[in-house]
Amino acid sequence: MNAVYDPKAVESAAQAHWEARDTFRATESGAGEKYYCLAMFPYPSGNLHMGHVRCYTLGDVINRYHRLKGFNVMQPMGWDAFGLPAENAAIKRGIPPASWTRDNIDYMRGQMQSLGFGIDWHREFATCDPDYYHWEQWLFVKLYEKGLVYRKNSVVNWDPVDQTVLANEQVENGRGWRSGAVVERREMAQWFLKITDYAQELLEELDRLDGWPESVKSMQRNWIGRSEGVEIDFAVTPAPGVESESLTVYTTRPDTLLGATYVAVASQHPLAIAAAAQDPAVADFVEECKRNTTAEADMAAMEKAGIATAIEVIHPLTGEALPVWVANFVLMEYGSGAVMSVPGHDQRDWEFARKYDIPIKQVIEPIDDADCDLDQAAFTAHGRLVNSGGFSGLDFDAGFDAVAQALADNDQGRRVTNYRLRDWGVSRQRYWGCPIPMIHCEKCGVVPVPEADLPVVLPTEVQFDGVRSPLTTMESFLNVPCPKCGAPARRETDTFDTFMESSWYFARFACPDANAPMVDERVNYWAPVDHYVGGIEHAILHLLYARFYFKLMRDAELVDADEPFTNLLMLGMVLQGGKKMSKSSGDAGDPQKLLDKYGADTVRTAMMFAAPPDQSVEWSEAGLEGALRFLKRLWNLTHDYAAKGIFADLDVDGLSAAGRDLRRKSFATLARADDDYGRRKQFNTVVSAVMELCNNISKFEPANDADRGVAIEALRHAVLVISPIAPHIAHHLWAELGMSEELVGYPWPAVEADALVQDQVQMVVQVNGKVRGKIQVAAGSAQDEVLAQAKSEPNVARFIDGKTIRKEIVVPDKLVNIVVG
RNA sequence: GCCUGGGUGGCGAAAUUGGUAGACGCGCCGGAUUCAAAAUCCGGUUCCUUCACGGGAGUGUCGGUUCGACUCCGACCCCAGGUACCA
Repeated sequence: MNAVYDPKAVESAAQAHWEARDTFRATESGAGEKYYCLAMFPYPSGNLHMGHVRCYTLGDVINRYHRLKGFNVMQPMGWDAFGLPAENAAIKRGIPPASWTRDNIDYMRGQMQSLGFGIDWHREFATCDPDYYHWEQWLFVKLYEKGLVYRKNSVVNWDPVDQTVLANEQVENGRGWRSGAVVERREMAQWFLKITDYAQELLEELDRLDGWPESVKSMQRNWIGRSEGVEIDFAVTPAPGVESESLTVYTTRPDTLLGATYVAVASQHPLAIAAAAQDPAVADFVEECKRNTTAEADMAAMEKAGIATAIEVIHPLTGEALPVWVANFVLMEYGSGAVMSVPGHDQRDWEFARKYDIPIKQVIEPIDDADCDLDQAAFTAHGRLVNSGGFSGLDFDAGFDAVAQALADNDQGRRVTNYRLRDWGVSRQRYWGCPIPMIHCEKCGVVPVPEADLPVVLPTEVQFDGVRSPLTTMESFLNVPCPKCGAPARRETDTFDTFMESSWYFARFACPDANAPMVDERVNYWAPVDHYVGGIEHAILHLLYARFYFKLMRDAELVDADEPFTNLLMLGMVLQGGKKMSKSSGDAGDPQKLLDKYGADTVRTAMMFAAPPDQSVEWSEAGLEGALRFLKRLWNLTHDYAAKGIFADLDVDGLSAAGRDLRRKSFATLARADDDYGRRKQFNTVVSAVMELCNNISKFEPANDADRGVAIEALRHAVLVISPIAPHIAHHLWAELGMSEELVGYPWPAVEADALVQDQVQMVVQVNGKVRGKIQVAAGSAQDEVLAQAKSEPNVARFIDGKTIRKEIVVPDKLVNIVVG
């Protein structure tokens, strides 16, 4: 054995060993219970950043730990290969997105391999492989036939100079990031998936996802946003250009209906358009509203503004005429694009009413002594109805019911369950994505591409002349005979949202070479994913779409399970110099330099040691020296003991007192690490536990051969426990410690209860909750014995002498608190 | 704005069920080794106070519950993630 730790040599030897044995290839016939361990696959941006290192190291730690626990583990890897950055590279540097992406994949695969991740590379694929997206197109057509796909207009960010649609991210302060032109809202026909049909199931199943963090479930619940309310019809007073006779709004507060003093509609609402046709001021306002982005955060941050129209509606209960306003904060996408406004009891309506001098009417009063001054703010809590005719005096629930009933009796309203969740718009006006398998025929309308003609392959030999998708001008792609009538027709040129690819890749990993539609029977061996690891930034969109997609696949009888991910670990962000290191930021730290300088084990250990997984970390090189020092120490300790000979049999009875202490620490470390790895998923404390054990071993002075044996046992525990985190050095030291069996998958040792027994314990003595002394007692001592010893402790006695003892609390083997007055 | 997290020494953090706040590591200080340095090893390291024993304060802020609060409750401040076309 070399006296000096040489990470490069150790790591390449271990990696060669695993590769030669194909250690991480997973099969359905493997021994043990199946365990599907998955980390969110990366976008191939060019090189790994520290966020990737963290995510995939965590995944690998879980993978290797479960192998030690006897599971048949499958850990695959692939590439989320479609997306914007490839197009940007193409536009900027003239490299076709396909070759740019393939080059990135090759480089990043090499980086992952040098990090020693235990991945089954036989399952690798990229989402831009036609063999993969073929099945996405196939399912889309099936869903179209089932009525779960439809086309409707929706708003996009339009760059009038570049003549292209911009992603929200490409809009900076209302301007296109390349052209600098003021972005406009523009309506376009787009494809949608009916995720709202699954809203209730997506909500209910959250209650059964015990392996998910509560915070993520909470975010998804709020995103789905189920609410119980009432739809109310307001009759529209006839006016020039107004076609509709009634205006429907949704409210969760029908109890406040008598306090409605106006109605507000979105700027794209038919009433707004009608009003704009009659009134240039309204037209100007509607035009002004087009110069907002489509991002909800921007909408919420902007100054609330509106304009009155000449149109009026009739209050369904009072018959009173209420003005219709056009307001910039009403979303056309949500509900009916119109809201009733009750400034007395809704803060946003209150502010709007104050700004435009609209009457504020109190119809709710507090039941308790809560503050209620409508000159200061709206009163938004539930309360008792007042100034509401026959409804006055009712509380929230009774008022809700009575108003809903009154509306229903007149056929002017109905109780409804509403969801905040909107259908999933999957069309993107971009080149580098999966082509949407639809054909537009002048005679037949929209016709899906027949199954036999799938996949619609994305042409990869393309030239970017500007920012528009090359597909829109590529005649060889565009022209196609209509599958129905044979007449010349044109292909859809939009591609899918890349969330489509990432919504089912985990299922394909179970059977990456399946020729059956999408997946074959192997999927039901591996799915659902037992442990899914990924960034917290995916807590809502990706995870919700993937859950939805899996249910679509279930309903197409492709998979058996209801939910795709049994356990979920959400990672905090990796920050560097205060900057977010997302997949989209190109300037993220390159771990290659660190790998070259320190080796994979040190980088992995430092990353795991930096913080618990769910916390964000500010990454710096500072921790690397410490991690390397620790691995060197483990190396040197092992070397020292191995040089003096390995003791195969442990003579427990021959141990010195210090030997018994070391053995207790050794097994306590095993137990603690098992709990941290398995239950708590907190790996920084695993590293510190092994550090502590190593400190104990190096301080330990063996008194005899039994003691030397216990040190060897402790070193084996240290090596085994650290092996999921630093697998290469562990692989090497394991052999040095006389272990001939493979470390990967070696059975995790059972904790010997006898080894943990402790005769003496230290107890803390408090007086009035302040620590005044410490006492040594036999473990399990009786309360009065403990109290007597506590009171005789000099510093404790000092604080209780001459005082009346009011209370005595004893927490067995831990603490005594004496309360004096 | 809204939803979800987070805030503990000079720094990264630990404290698992309400029971010794600061384990472990970085950095720094002192020492050993060395011609010298690096590396390594040993000791110290929350702040204030004390020769010392000890004492006081302390987990974003303010308040509450409790024998006892980083932990539970209420209000607030700040930071991060998401906000439907970044992935």
